[in-house]
Amino acid sequence: MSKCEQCIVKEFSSLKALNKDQLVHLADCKTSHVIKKGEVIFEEGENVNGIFCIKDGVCKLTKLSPNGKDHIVKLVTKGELLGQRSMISEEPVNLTAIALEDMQVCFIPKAEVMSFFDTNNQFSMNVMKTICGDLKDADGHMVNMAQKTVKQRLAETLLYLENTFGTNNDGTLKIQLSRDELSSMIGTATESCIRLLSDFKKSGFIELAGKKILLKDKVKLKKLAD
Amino acid sequence: MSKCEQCIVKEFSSLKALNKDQLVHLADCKTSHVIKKGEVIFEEGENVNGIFCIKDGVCKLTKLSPNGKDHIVKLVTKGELLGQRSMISEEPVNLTAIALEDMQVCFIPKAEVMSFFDTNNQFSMNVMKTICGDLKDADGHMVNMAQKTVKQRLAETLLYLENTFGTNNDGTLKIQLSRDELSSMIGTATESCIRLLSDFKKSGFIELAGKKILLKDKVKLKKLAD
DNA sequence: AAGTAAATATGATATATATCATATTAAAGC
DNA sequence: GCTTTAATATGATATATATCATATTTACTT
Repeated sequence: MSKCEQCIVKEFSSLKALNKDQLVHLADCKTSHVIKKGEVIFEEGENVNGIFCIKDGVCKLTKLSPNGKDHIVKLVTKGELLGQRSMISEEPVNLTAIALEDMQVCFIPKAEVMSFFDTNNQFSMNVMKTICGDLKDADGHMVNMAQKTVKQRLAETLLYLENTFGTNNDGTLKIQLSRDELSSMIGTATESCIRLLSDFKKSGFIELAGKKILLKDKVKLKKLAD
Repeated sequence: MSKCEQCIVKEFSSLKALNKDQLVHLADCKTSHVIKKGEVIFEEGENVNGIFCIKDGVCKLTKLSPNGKDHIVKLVTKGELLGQRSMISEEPVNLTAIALEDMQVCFIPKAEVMSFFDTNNQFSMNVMKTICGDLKDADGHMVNMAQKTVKQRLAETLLYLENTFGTNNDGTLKIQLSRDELSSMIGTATESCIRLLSDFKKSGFIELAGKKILLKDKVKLKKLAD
C-alpha cells in the first residue's frame, strides 16, 4: 500500500489541506486500482460511496441523453478528484466515468472524506471551490452549446485540449480522442466533426495524421472560436 | 429592519441551519432592497462581496456569449440564495442577475457568511449541497443544449416553468417570459421560438393568449421533450 | 500476413434552424 | 385617445448541420 504523502493528487487537489496524520490515515483506508483504457470507473445511476483520486491517466465523464447519444461533459485528469458531487449530494452519480488511457486511481470511502469535512475547514473550502469552478465551467459550456456554431465549438475544444493536456515532441495533441469522442464533446454528428476537421486542415489551421492532430495556427483558431 | 427568523429564505435555503443567535446577528448586518422588474441586481464581471437572499420575486441569471446574445442560464426565485458561487470562488460573478418581477432581496456581507462557514458545519454542507445540485442541473442542461432539438428544449422548458413556478387560476403559467426571454432560455432565435409555439398551439399542446401560455397536453409535451 | 471489423473520410441529400423582410398586435408615453 | 415604439407573428429564403450511402484507411484478430 503506497503512501499518500508524496502522491500527485495530494499535491494538486483539495487534499493538499490534509495534515500528516490525516494523510497517514488516508493511506490506510484507501484502495488502489489499475484501470485499463476503455474500462468503466463508475456508471450513471450507480451509488459510489466515496471519491476517486486520479494518480495517473485521463478519463471522460459522459452523460446519456434521451436520444441515446452519449455526451462528454468533462475530461478529468491526473491530480484531480472524482465523484465529489454525488457523494456530497448523497445521490447516485449523474455521469459515467470511462478511462481514456490506462489509469491509476485510489478510492477513498465516504466516511473518511466526511471526517475531513468535519475536522478540516480548509479541506471543505477547497472542495467547495473546486465544485464552484466546475459549476462556472458548466455554465460556460452550456452557453457555448446553446449559442455557438459547431465550427466554433470544435475550434475551442481543440485549443482546450492543447492547453489542458499539452503536446508531444512533434507538437501534436498529447491526448488522443477518436473523432467520435471529439464529436460527443462538441455535441455534433461524427461526420460533421470529421468534415470540419478536414476543412480546418484545408484552411491550414491544423495538420492531421491518423488520430494525431497538430494545431498549426492557434491565433486563427482562437479567432474562429469566439 | 425586519427580522430574519420568520423569513421565507430562512425556511427554504441553506440558512435554515442557522441558530437563533446567528439569525439575530444576521438581521443586524443585512441590508434590505426593493428591486423593480427589469432592474439589474449584479452584472457579469462585477465584484459582489456577499450573497443575496430572495425574499420575493424571480430573477434570471444570464451570460453574454461572444456572439453578443444573452443566454438565460437559470431562473432563481423566492426562498433562494444568489451569488454564493462567486463569493466562495473569490471571483467576480460570471452571470448577470436581472429581476423578472418586482423583488425584495436582502444582502448579506461576505464576512458574515464566512463566519457561518467557520462555525456552522451544517450551513457549509447545505451550501455545498445546493451548489452540487446546481452543478448537476448545469451538466444536464449542457447535454440538452448539445443533443436535443429546439422543439424538444421548448417543450421541456414549458414543463419546467409550470412545475417550478406553477399556474394561475386560469391554468396559465404563473411566470411570464417574453418570447425573447424564452428563446434565450432554450438557445434559439426568437422567430424560431415563436414559430414553434404556434406549431404547438396548432397541434393542440398549448393555448396562447398574449403573453399567457397554457399547457393543454402535458403528456404529449413530455413525450416530445425526450 | 490475410481477413475482418472498426474508424475515418467524403459525397449526396434532407432537415432544422437562422436570417431577413414585413405584417399585425400589444404596450407605453403624452 | 392618439401616436410611437416594442413585441409578436408569419412568410420567404439561406445556411448549418444531420442523415444516409459508400469509399478508403487503419486497427485488430487469429
